Amino acid sequence: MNRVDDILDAAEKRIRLAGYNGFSFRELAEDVGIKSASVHYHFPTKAALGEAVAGRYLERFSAAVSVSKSDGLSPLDAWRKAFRDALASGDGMCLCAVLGFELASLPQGVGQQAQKFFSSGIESLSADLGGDATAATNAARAFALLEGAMLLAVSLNDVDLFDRTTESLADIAA
Amino acid sequence: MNRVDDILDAAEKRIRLAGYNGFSFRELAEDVGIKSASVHYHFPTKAALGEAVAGRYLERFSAAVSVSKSDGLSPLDAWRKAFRDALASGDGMCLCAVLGFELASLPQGVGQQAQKFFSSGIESLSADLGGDATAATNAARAFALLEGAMLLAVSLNDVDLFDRTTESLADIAA
DNA sequence: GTCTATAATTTGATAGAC
DNA sequence: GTCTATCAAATTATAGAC
Repeated sequence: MNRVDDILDAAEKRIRLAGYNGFSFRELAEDVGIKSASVHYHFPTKAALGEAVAGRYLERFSAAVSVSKSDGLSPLDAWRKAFRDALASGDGMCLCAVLGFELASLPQGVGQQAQKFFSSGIESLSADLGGDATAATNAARAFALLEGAMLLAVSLNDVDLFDRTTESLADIAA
Repeated sequence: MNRVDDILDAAEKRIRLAGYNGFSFRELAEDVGIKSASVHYHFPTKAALGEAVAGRYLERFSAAVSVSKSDGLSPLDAWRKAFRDALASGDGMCLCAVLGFELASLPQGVGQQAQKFFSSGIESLSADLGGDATAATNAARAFALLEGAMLLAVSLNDVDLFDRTTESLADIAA
């Protein structure tokens, strides 16, 4: 499955930098070092590829948060670290933020994965914060601040801005 | 200039819903009710059109904030209202958020407008909040929260989520 | 200003050899 | 699994008539 991972890596990078509508199978194939027909062998359609990229992103993100929590980080700091790590890779915006705003122009399955990222992420954090109505609002607020801070960092090409903006995340949603 | 405005309106809507790479001159022309060659008469290239759309968005947004402030709203509430109004139009994400994350794949001039939206917007709000280092951080945090809340609202198709998430904006950056 | 027509390129996707 | 070759459609953009 090594080649499949290479394709998913390249696709994720391109979607995060240019959107679902901003890359082609030929560009992707060049990144990996094969031909576009070979990409179609692994992923018959662009929608199937997009869904696979988003699904893997969800799982990886969720797993990273779990690891950080068992390492002793607070739930808020665990999510903050996951976003910060995604930003540090230098590959642009959060994948699901990109897919989330493109929603209206996306194949159904692709957009649903992005929605799942937000709905189940916020739900999980909300449970960790107490599970009541206040916790739900605070979890959504934390997600909004993290995504927004990542957007500013990417747009202004200033990773440090993410750190300054999310420093007091605990004050905001506690 | 009525026809030009129609084109800019349609282009702004499409970019906000699908990104700069997610629309074509033909789709745009259909929206307006003319042919794609006529769009090229007004805007010779896609980059020129994108720049014009972004430039108009900046001016309109900035003007709306100014009006709200002279109507007696606090600077934070004025910005919040401007984002909320953009969201209420139902035409998707903030235009400059879209262009901001697509930065790496955009014609130079288009991306620079998006960066100007954030840099001059944060600078303006920072001055209104006192002008010191704390004010600068709080202004960036407010922008991050507003953009992130808008992203959640668009992604989950829930405008009310924006209101709940930005309700205590003043507590966050005050 | 808007149109028809068209050029040159790119796109997602398929067929079939190896 | 990967390739060459190809398809039909779409893309940005231009030329020239009206």
